[in-house]
Amino acid sequence: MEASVSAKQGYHHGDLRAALVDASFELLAEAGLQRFSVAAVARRLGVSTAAPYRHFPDRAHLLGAVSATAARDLNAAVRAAAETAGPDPGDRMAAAAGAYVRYVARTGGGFHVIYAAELHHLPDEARREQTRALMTTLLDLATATGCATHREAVQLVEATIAVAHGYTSLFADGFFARKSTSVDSIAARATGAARALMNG
Amino acid sequence: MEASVSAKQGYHHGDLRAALVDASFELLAEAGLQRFSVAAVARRLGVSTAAPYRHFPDRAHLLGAVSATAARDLNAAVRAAAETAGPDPGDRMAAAAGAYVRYVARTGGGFHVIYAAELHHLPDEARREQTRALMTTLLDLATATGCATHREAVQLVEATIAVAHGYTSLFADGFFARKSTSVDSIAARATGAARALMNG
DNA sequence: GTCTATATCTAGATAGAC
DNA sequence: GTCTATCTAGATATAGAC
Repeated sequence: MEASVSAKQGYHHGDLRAALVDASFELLAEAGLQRFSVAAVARRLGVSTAAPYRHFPDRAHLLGAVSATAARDLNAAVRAAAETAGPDPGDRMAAAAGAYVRYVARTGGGFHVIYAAELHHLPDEARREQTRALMTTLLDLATATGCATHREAVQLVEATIAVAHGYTSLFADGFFARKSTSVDSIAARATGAARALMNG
Repeated sequence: MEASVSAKQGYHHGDLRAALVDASFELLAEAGLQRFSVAAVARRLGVSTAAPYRHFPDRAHLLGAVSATAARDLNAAVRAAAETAGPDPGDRMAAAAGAYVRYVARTGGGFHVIYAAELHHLPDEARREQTRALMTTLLDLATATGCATHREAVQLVEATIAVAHGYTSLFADGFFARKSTSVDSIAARATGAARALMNG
């Protein structure tokens, strides 16, 4: 976060690589993938446009690193929410949906932008691994709610992710009117929807 | 659709404006908003890069026209699905969710790309009107299912759009594995989820 | 490890010919 | 209504100095 120090020139970063990932995430949230550029990230950090290429071979690998970091953070947020929710499996699963929404909203939509992007052509090991880890987390939560079969658990997870993802998309895209659209209110709706999906 | 005639040069279109909208939609579906460009659309139609500017003042207005057309088509698809579903309000609402998914999938994700974009800064009258019309369609369907209050109907619509939008996002982003992921299968899951939301 | 400078490319948009 | 030609701007990525 000391990345935002107003460095003009000749500044020496302690950890430019990490700063690039953070700043990229911010820029994605503010400007979207369309207006994201390596050069803009460099400017934001007060370094030359060449500097990022000392840490990432190209733009795609930088975005890949951002994506992996975001997926790891999201996974952690979901796990923490489930833990906080207590022992009831239904509460835990519903809380996971709320945490998903809350995390993405808190990051200003950066996460959503990343995953809406065509990042699937990258040799992005870290990202795929983190996505799998998130899936495992959710599958465990779903199974605990009493799904009879594995297939049933998978479909509950898919539906829950879909609804959480949908709420965050609509929120990020400005679908909801200004009033009655605090992050908490959207998260609460996602939680309620997740519960309905379990009962349905 | 005759836009894809392999015209090299000096070709005279009957309706370049409409062809531009169609080709833009295709390009968005294939390449995403990030790689969309007016120049690329022109190349696709075999016209000069200057030609589109005879029909649209700038890139944003072209995208706006695409967006409005897509919203109108989606609205029509939803209405048709509800009609086909028969008289039961629950069937009609669930069918709407399925139609949403099916339309977006059929267009290769072009619709999703458009709405995921930051198109909200445009003076896009047509698009806003079409979005409102879709909302009206869905509110009517929701009210018919027996929502006690207007607020309740609004929240049911929001949840249904969220889950449909979520499924299409995940589908477009390649979340689902190759197997068991025909469009119809995803649409069926959205339909089922919509029904669960009504009951929850 | 970062900078300056630069080569290369592509896009958006406009002017004027036909 | 479309084309050719062009201007401007900004991005990716590299080379070589410090």
